[in-house]
This record gives sequence, structure tokens and C-alpha cells, in this order.
Amino acid sequence: MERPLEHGFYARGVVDVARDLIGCVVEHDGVSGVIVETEAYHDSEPACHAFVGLTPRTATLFGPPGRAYVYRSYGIHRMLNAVCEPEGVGAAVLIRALEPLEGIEIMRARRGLDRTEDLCSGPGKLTQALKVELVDNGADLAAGPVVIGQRPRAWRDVKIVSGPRIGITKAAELPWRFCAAGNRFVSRPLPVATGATV
DNA sequence: CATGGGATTGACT
DNA sequence: GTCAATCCCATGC
Repeated sequence: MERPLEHGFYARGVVDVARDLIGCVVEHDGVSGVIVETEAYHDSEPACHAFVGLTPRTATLFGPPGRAYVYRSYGIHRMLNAVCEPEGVGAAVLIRALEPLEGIEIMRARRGLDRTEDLCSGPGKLTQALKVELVDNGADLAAGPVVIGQRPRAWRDVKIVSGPRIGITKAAELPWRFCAAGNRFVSRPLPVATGATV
């Protein structure tokens, strides 16, 4: 496992962090994967849960950077985010897809699937493969149990493209989605017309 | 206290 | 392409 990212990494602007998390490694409960797709969310725009202000649900988002924000979506899935920006600002990066790295057989068992491309190619899929649960909400991403480590050498100079976020109805025009260019483990390819190399 | 809506996925037509 | 599953919690009465 690469060295965990420090809290200062997450204390910066959330869009910068979303871009820089591409190529970093997420590890939990015996499995790991390289982040190949992210989205940024900030309390200044209505697609962000923190847009409504400080509530029990959004407390983690407004808390210190470098923690996990985990919530349930559609009553079924769990979403994994990294809290960013200084305490008091509600911002986070949604981890949307991983390229499986370690524990692939464990991932196959948890997902009930064989194709490696299907194990972590979506925000709800990767939490199932990594066994991230709601109790992990608020966990320190430098200390675990969910840990994010810096880019392995092979990913140091990964090419990154950006485009509009997926699955939202508000502020859908912001190009706050980032993907590893040409990677086949992303949830969906970027629209060609909007893709811009970062 | 009752209601409604998701930062999704997988199964089915 | 369509659609249901299922639960937390924000909102409104």
C-alpha cells in the first residue's frame, strides 16, 4: 500500500482534489483499487447534499477534511466520498469507479460476478466490492479502516479528462467529473464532445 | 408524524 | 429502451 494521503491534500479546493485523486489507491478490508473516476461536489451548488446547510446528514461534509462521507442511495446502494476543503465548508469528492488492484477474487465473490470490468465500474458497485458500509461514515482516510494512498509509480503521470457529472438534475452543466483517459473501468465513457484533457 | 425524492443498479421488453 | 427495489432523512403540517 502506498503512503496514505495527508489531511492537507484534502483541505484544498474540491475540484482540484477530485482531479488529483485519479490514480490514487483506495483500500479496505483486504481489497484495493486505483481511482479512475471522480466527481466534485460543493455546498455552493444545488447538486451537493451540503447545499441545504448543516443537518445531521451533512455534518460529515462540513467536518474536517480527509474523512469518508458514506451515505445510502436509492435505499439500496452506498456511496463513498472524500470530505474536502477546510472544516466549515461542505464539500466532497465522490469516488465513482476503480480499476481493481488487489483481492480481485474477493471482489468477485462479493459482487457475484466474474468480469473484472464490472466489479468497481460505478459508485454503488465499488462500495459493494470494497465492503464499505454506512458505519464507515466519518472514518479518517489516512488512518482507516478505509484508506486512500498516493499514486503508485505507474500512475504518476496518468492522463485525465473532464466533463459533466452523471445522474444529477441540478447544476448538471459543471464539468466536475474526472476520468483516467481511455480507461475501460469507468462507469460510463465521457461524451466525446465535452471531454477536455486536464 | 406523513410524505417524497434521490450523486444507482440490474433485470426485463 | 423501461422500471422497480428500498431506506435515510429533509421538509411540511
